[in-house]
Amino acid sequence: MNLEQHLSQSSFSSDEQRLHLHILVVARQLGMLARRILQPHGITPPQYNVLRILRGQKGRPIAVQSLAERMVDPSSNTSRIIDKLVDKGWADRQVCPSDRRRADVLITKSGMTLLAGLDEPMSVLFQNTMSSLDTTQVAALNDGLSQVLDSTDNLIEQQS
Amino acid sequence: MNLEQHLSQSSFSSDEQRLHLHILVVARQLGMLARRILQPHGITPPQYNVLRILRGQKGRPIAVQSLAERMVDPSSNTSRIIDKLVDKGWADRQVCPSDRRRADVLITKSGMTLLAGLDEPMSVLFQNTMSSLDTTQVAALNDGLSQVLDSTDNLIEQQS
DNA sequence: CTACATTAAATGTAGATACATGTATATTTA
DNA sequence: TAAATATACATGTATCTACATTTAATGTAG
Repeated sequence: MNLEQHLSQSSFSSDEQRLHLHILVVARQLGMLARRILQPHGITPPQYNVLRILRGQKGRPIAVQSLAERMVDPSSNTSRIIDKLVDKGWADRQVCPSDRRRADVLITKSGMTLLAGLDEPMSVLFQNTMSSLDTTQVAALNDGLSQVLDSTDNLIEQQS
Repeated sequence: MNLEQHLSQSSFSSDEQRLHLHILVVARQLGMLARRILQPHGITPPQYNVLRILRGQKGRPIAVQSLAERMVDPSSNTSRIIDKLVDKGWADRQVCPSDRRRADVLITKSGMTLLAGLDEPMSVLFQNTMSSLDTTQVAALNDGLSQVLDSTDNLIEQQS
């Protein structure tokens, strides 16, 4: 089912607009699939995203702001996402001794166990969704999207 | 600024995972840019999406369900999005005479005027965000994403 | 050292979203 | 044709999000 069938639209005003919509629709589908894997474990995609960043810290505590910068969706309310993770025992938060405004966040053993169980289904998802692409295509898509990312960065910083 | 810098991450476990994140991050940025254009006009991206579908109907009324099928984000609560459009005078809704369960939705003159003013800034946005890509790359990205869309469609229908 | 500005995070709030349920109408089946 | 089922849309509700404000701690200028 191509994009035209997906949106019941016979054509688009330009290939650029078609690409724009392609990106939005595919992102939406990828998000939906991820949510279905995560939901039975009681974790949402942004929470999963934070937890993975915490694991990547390999024991070093990280501030809320630095977490926000590394998230796929940086506008998510990181404080309250951490609240949820702490409530469920997957993360630990404590006041930073050297700067008491800051909060040091760490993943717990229980959080590590949760992630360990999610690693396989999530990486299977990545493989499945991209399985029809050959290596060259994956590289071309990464390159192209990297260029688009640059353009959007420029446009966003112009405005702020 | 590439994806690694964006997410403050030195590497990814596979090119497929990198592509997955690329799609999510770029979609997020495109959405943010669209929102900034639409916001001063008091319209949100899903509302804009619905209004464009209504205009595409060229006067033929459309049912709520058909609208939902054609939206970029079909899980949006289409009824309540239409509520908003009707409240602001951009759309008109009335009970379908031949099937009174259905609601016929139409764009109003005022909605047409709003869209007319948004056409240029939005198409400039499409061009700007894709400006660094040449025609071949745009085609390659559309093709690749079309394949990914197929894969996600298959995965989604397997589950339901 | 005091007053002011800046920073880090938490909280308040309105509105949006996801998901379940309700309500009215239409269709099917016995 | 009456009862059961299905369909189309609206509504309820908890949660989530975006954006503004607040609180507390630190930095800085006079």
